[in-house]
Amino acid sequence: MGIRDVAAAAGVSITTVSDALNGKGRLPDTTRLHVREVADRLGYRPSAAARTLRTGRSGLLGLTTTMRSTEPFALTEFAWFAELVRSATATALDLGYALVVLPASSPHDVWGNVALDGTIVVDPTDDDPLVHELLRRGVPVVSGGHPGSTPVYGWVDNDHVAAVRCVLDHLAQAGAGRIGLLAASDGPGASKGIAGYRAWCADRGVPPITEEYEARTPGAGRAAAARLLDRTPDAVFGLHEGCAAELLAAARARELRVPDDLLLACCGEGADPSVTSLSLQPALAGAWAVELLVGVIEDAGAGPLLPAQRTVPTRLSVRDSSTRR
Amino acid sequence: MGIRDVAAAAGVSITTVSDALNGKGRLPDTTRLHVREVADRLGYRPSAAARTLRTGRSGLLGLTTTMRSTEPFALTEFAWFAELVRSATATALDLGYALVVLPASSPHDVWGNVALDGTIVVDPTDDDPLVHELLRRGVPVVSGGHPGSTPVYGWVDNDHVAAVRCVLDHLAQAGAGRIGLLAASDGPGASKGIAGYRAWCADRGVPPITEEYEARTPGAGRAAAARLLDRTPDAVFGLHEGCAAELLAAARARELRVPDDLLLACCGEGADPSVTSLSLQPALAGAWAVELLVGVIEDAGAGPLLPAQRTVPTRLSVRDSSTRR
DNA sequence: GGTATGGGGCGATACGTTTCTTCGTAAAGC
DNA sequence: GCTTTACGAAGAAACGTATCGCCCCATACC
Repeated sequence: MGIRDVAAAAGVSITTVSDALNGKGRLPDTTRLHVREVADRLGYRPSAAARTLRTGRSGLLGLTTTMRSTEPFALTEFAWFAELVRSATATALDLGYALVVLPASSPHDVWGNVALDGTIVVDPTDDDPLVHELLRRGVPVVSGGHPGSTPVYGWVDNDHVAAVRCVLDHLAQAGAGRIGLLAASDGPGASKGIAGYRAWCADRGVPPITEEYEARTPGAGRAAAARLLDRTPDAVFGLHEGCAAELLAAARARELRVPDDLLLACCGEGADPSVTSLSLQPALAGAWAVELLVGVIEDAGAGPLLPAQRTVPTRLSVRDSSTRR
Repeated sequence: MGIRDVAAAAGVSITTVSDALNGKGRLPDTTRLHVREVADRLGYRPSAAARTLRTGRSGLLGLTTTMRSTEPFALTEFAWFAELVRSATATALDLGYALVVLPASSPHDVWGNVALDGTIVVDPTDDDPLVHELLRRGVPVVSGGHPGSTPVYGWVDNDHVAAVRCVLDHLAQAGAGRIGLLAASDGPGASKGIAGYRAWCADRGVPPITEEYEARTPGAGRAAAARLLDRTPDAVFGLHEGCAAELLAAARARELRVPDDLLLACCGEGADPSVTSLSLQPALAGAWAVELLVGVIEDAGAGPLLPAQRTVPTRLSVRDSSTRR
């Protein structure tokens, strides 16, 4: 069932079969059709491994993110990551690639056993060792989230500062005077978001009210939400997915009504349809990261046709939780 | 940077390098260590493509499902599928494999360009052509959901009939007399679920009240939910993810209070924490499917050590929506 | 002294493609 | 009639690994 068998059955050489099936070389249509017909009849499928070995291209893209647990996706940002993966997968397929989700580290050396044409690294650490290893091997890397000092071929990211300002402006316009911030210090874009919040407060001359917690510590979010409400804000902004539930629970415990006594807005994909949410649009991030990466792969050598960096817009969905009646 | 360079640098043959790195052959530890040290120093990584070509094993598993749209995942069951994929990915990695999510059909021939050691097909159609093609190529296939007449190496599935009975019993015990069923006729396990419902009704001697819709048609769910409530049930069971939202909206439109006027239960992963939900436990399904598949791959030739079929248990989470006050 | 025995190591082949180069032949140009 | 051009097709060399079988050299044994 190799190309050899097809060649023999069609009465031509291996070269001719390869050319006929790949649309290369200069062959009369008669030969091309004949070879294709024979190949179809034999049910011939070229070996992906052999092709990869010969051409150096596997048609496979890697996607990884820093793992907080043994799970391949971090639970705190599950919806965000799931949507990013979904979109990246779809885009990759459109462009003729398949996507493999891999952990940054694993008991088995999965990275060594898979031939990757390129990799998307979501939220790389500063000077990410994985990225360096991939680049050393000649695998193009595009990062989701600003790569810091890690040298990559391109990246996509939200404008976290602008996004935070947008939400804060909205809350202020809805009547908030003391806006608190709840942030997971190990969440993606956390430092950017917090900095944006502080800058906004400084601009307005109001004191910042922030509480942070470690998302990986169970119960930390709940405790931080309680601490934040103890500081009597009249509006709160949850910087990370999952904050909404914690804040709502804390408000209920204090018999604070939302939005009457407390305005609420939260980052995330709006799992709760009553909570004003700022979507980071992970679908766009995933799709654009793949497009960037494929551009790099296919223009290898040539200058970058696509910009090496794209800013993913955010979208604010105003719901009941931040609308004064 | 091939194995040749390592051999030259270490002053040994290619064979010795291969044996030393793979722990095969009979070499003194001194040689083994020396070779490994040299390989590390050179930063040598064996070519996955070459290894795959030689050994016939890629360490890659495919995962596919029948696509209703151009998207790789169907939106109506997104949470279910996302969780299944997440769990399957994690399990595969634990066992030393990577997972590739592929659509059943695609503009590019992705299936031909990826070397797969095995494939999980979620909800195959009867006599699925993709499954037959894979089996013809010698790729083991395990299915998620009963494979019907399609010959596969194994499968995992819920006991849909028992699950439906469990929910209906719960609703009846909570006081329901006229229980309606809302089902997506093109959803997974739909026919099984509907059959289970009808059987349960027959057992009890009550007339079935069912409405079906096509999940792929926008607005169909909403309309079907309305039709169902027109038939004045005092409890409804939504057989598919997303039914909950439709039914809640329809109830609100009729000023029916849940659970006072209408008991509600729904399949799904419980996105709405107030709705009684029957989880199909996609995480278990994904993990078990991978375990089954890897078992088949690694015991190729030997008899199946693991059972070829596993039934995934369901879990009923009783919430407010089906609890009479 | 001859021959088992076993440790240590290497040569060569196969995996199945793609592609570079070459080759023959027939038509066309002068 | 001889050279150019174009066409159609094939030969053969990679790509980088794993592995079968073989060889060589000590040491030990009878």
